[in-house]
Amino acid sequence: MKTIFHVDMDAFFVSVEELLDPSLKGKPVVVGGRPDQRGVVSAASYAVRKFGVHSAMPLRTAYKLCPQAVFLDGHPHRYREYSDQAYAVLQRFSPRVEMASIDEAYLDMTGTGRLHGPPLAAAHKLHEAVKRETGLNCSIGIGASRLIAKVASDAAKPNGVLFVLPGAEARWLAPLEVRKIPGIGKVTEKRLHDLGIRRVGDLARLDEAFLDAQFGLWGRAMAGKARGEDAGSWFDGAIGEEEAPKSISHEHTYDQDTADRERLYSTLARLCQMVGRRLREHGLFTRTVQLKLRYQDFGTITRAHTLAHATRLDTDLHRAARALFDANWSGMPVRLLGVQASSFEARQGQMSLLDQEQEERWTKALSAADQVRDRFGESAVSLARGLKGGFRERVHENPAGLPGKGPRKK
DNA sequence: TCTGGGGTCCTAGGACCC
DNA sequence: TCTGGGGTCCTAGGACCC
Repeated sequence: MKTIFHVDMDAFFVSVEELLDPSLKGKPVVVGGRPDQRGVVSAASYAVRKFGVHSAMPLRTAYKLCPQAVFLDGHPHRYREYSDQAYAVLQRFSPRVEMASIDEAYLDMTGTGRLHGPPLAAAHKLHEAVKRETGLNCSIGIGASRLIAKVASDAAKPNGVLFVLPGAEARWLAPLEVRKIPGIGKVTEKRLHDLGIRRVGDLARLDEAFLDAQFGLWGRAMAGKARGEDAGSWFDGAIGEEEAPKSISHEHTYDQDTADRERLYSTLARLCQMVGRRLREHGLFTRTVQLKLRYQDFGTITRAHTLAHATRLDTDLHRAARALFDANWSGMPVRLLGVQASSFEARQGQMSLLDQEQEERWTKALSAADQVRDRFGESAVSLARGLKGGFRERVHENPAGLPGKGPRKK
């Protein structure tokens, strides 16, 4: 029987902001940007949640609900630092730690009893250590699977510890709303509600043939989850296994929709630079370049192109992205542009010796440019295309610079 | 309500090959 | 000509997560 901890920081971004500026404590605080900006709430303090504000809500909506709230752009680098500090604490409790995102982690605590005591005692020790060394509150869920640990940490919030005893999983889950099961989102919840299924217990009782007919394979997986099982789901698998990224992307939403071709080209160039840079940092070469276009009405298309040879050069990415854009842009005002790289290879595509030498020179030059950007800011170096009318935009775009809370690779 | 940015995984269809 | 079956690669879209 395994013992899994799920450690989840409470209102993480907001809590870090409170440490940086204690006068924020207890106030309604929203991290994510200014209320007149396009964007959504990244984190909401408990005080502002009372007004109905929650994460992923549009900032303008949050403002309407709570105009007196403090709206902050946030400090992504500081969040990273605090996350690293918390990670260092967790590592002392188990060598098998996995950051699932910037503010949550799984620990495999199986067999650590002699060192840390029984699960609840170990969790309290861990909870205290995190508080002492980072100043931050967290909640800890304990279970025999990742799934149970995850759902338990949510139930333990805020600032609590909850242990779901092995064998009691299904009974404990039964009264919870189906939405509490990770993987059941808005759409699946609606479909389940339409079928009269509201609680996890209702889901667990359904027969497999019915679930199969309604949801296919996903139906069986859901039924398994309803009984507290990870088996066969993406939740399954050892904790702490390093995984290489499968895609790298950057996108930008304009403050105001634009049909200015030069401006769009300039954004495209910058996005390709950012993607190329991260490819070089990871030592990866990409074969597939994808363009994302979102129009005024939120209608969104993606168009992909697979290259003959894997690359990590900005110029190659840009050529492909630009061709996709030219072939697919309707000419209507654009709300969002995005560039994604995927289908990674560890080596560059086959090419002649001469091309290879040239590629190496380019990569060196680009890596040097990456470093200059680090020291002097994003606008210090750029592709010729990016330069054209691009400065103003580069300086002022995305002032929050929030990285989001995507999965983190340790 | 007027909807970010960074990811993962899944499905489904078409091209192509044997 | 009236037609299968499997495998792989590629593309597009969508649900979901933080």
